[in-house]
Amino acid sequence: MKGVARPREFDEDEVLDRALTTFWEHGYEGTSIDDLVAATGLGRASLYGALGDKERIFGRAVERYCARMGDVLQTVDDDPSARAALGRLLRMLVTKSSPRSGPRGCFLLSTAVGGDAPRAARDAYAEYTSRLERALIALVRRGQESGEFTQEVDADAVARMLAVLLQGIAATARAGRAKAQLEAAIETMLALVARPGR
Amino acid sequence: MKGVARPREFDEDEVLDRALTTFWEHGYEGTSIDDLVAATGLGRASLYGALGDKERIFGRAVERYCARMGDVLQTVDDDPSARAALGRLLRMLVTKSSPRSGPRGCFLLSTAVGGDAPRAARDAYAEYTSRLERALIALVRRGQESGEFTQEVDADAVARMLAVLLQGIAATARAGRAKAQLEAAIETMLALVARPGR
DNA sequence: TCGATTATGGACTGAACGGTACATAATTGG
DNA sequence: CCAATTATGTACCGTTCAGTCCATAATCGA
Repeated sequence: MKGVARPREFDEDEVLDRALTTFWEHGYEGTSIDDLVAATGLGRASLYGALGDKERIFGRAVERYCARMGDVLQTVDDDPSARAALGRLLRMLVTKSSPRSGPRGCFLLSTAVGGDAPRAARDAYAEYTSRLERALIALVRRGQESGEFTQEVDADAVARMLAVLLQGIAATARAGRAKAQLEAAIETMLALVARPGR
Repeated sequence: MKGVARPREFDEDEVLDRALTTFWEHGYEGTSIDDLVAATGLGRASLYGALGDKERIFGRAVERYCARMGDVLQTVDDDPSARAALGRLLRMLVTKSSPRSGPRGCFLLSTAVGGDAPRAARDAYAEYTSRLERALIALVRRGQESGEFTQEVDADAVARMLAVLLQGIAATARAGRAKAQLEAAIETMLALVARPGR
């Protein structure tokens, strides 16, 4: 009864990745539909047909980025040592912020901090930072209880300060700061909150 | 011999302030000439005649912002106590990042980290962060020599880490974080690098 | 009061924008 | 091989963009 449709000539996830990269590099307003057409290789009509209008494409790209970053926070609880877990989390975020190729920094930060991005960007950024902060709070509490971290300052305060530092990492990475300097910053911070021999 | 021209009906600095606020709130691409016309109250022709095209207006706004921020870094050397000076600098930057009214965060960070801003923005941001970093390095060195700061970590590394944290302050302020939480973050950091009783 | 000069307001221009319409191509069940 | 359905490419639409033009207004020396 029902006919069979012509199949798509592209992989949706791949297209979404290219769209994400383009939005990440040039921002929401700095990316035109023609830019997306050029980056994905699709035709205009196919782009609209498959992913919707510009704001919807952007929302899908946000979702995809969030899915990527969600995996990072998952690995925190694996390590029995809170210090090692914190170090691993911080180093992983630095590595993600300054890849060998591709846009630097944090997509959500860059779009939310910049000009007029759709609400989806700010909402996703707020939720991401909230999750990051909660993970850090749990981690620092664990480190204080185990004696790995200095107990002279409030655990939650230290965790929130770490969350702020990580926003700075993403921002400076975006601005082109060398990866080595970002690493130095987090190692210095680690030395301050969790001195090995104490 | 020479005739006398019709006088301007506006104050150039005031117009520049309004333009700066508009760019700060909506970004470079998110601000149209009509937005600037509405914000300044000037006519199109007057705007172009007095300040030049969009990129030039933006450049002037950047200059004006830099002039404002330059004053902040000047006050660092006044205080004989390095700890007090650092505390004052950090608190001042937090206050500037979360004003009672007007755009939040750092204008240069927001434009440089976001999408496609003119090169003037990125250059000014790079110079600003460089100046901030040098001021922090001098300050932390002074604090270590006087014994006010912990000497267990390298002074320059601590200073650079502080610079990164301040970028995070500006970014999270922009994202709407309450001023009290930003203050808590820097007080926590101060407690870590410069414990009063040590 | 006239003339030289600059400021102002409004209309205008060509280009780029986001989004759509439509004809055509590709697919498989019948 | 036809019908039904979706994908694709192209041309197109109305809007907004940055920037310009031009007629007019305002100023003060001569």
